Amino acid sequence: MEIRQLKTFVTVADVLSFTKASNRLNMAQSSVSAQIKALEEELDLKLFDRIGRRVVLTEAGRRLYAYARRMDEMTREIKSEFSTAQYAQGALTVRVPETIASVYMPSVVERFHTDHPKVKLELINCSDEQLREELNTGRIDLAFLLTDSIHFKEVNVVPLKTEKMVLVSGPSHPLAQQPQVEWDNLTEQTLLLPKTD
Amino acid sequence: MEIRQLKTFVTVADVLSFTKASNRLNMAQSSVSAQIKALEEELDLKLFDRIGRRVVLTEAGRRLYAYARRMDEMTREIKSEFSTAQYAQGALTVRVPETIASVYMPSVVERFHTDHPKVKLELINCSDEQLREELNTGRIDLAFLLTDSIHFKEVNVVPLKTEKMVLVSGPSHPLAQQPQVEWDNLTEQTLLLPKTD
DNA sequence: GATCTTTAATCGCGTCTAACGATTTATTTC
DNA sequence: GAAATAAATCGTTAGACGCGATTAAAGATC
Repeated sequence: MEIRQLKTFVTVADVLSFTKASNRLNMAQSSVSAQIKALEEELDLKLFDRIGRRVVLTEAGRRLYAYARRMDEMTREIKSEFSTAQYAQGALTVRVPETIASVYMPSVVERFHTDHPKVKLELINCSDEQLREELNTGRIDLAFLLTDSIHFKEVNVVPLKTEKMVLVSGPSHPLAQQPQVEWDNLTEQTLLLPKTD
Repeated sequence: MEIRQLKTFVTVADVLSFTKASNRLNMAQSSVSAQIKALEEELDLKLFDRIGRRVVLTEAGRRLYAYARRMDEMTREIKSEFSTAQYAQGALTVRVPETIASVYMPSVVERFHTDHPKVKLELINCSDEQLREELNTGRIDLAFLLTDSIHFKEVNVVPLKTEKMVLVSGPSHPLAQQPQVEWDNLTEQTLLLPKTD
């Protein structure tokens, strides 16, 4: 039995879904399954009833939940008492394009706040051009961006994810009738593209 | 931070020796070193002062010790509560009318068994008259029954569900032709009613 | 009632970790 | 100064862990 497993268990019990829990925990659904399975095997009992595709805590699961919560809270307590040099505090200024912000940031912010309650998060939108200078001058600490070309010399760059681009048109647009759209079809078209990404 | 590491830390703090702790934990001394090091790096502080070849808890180490002990004890508590030894065991004798048994009990029994695999379930049918005495004498632990009047003095009674009664007849029965049946229609009829409920 | 979606379980694979044994370094003891 | 003791470090290896792909089953949708 490890803390990691108990945290996973608590998350699943909270959202009552392996898949949602895996998203919240930033790992694959199969890993969540494996961890729960390991716990169930170690304790030799079922923690969840898998009823159809719904997941419900068993009586034993409910009892374990109380313990697991306490353990989880205690680790948080430890971390907040000891970690990052007596409390990380201050402010972190982050640049995020709105397209990313609306989709990904809510859960990130939530989690960051529980981990570092004393840190004030500043999220700002700004144009791509100012980005490099802003990072260099320290006006912002961190940036997320949607981009193709990544080469900044003074800045650490880590690719996090790849996103597909999709073509969207009104239903009456000529291209909407075609089963397939080629690059050549786009040359004459007016395209609306995100400005700051 | 994992439970394994905290247990190692507690052991080292108890015996104030990496080597002795490694023996007690049945692992190599180097592994103990590695775990303590991992903890120290994660929390970014020293847990022990290595004074010569003696080992002493730092102030931070003493504070962590209190937490780690609680965590360790909690895992023991979990294991002893869920371990088959102290787990609910024995037998539970339940009286269930067949009408209820056939409809509701399969899923109840299944779930009960997964939650309490060590408990033997005895389901028995018997007549209503014996019921009160059987409960009082402890021959049965629990009873489900379909009834209208609930007043037992020595027994806890909890209404679980209400069930509609429906009139059933063969297709050729005279009443089966009528769009609606009144109470008066029943006076002359032979009714088949469940005996023990 | 057939098809599409959603969701958890399972499998195979790659990687990272953690434990080990051997060795090194440092301190105490004689 | 030599021997003994104890913690740190290093290189290796087995196992754990996470991932992606696939499968199976239950709901949802048409």
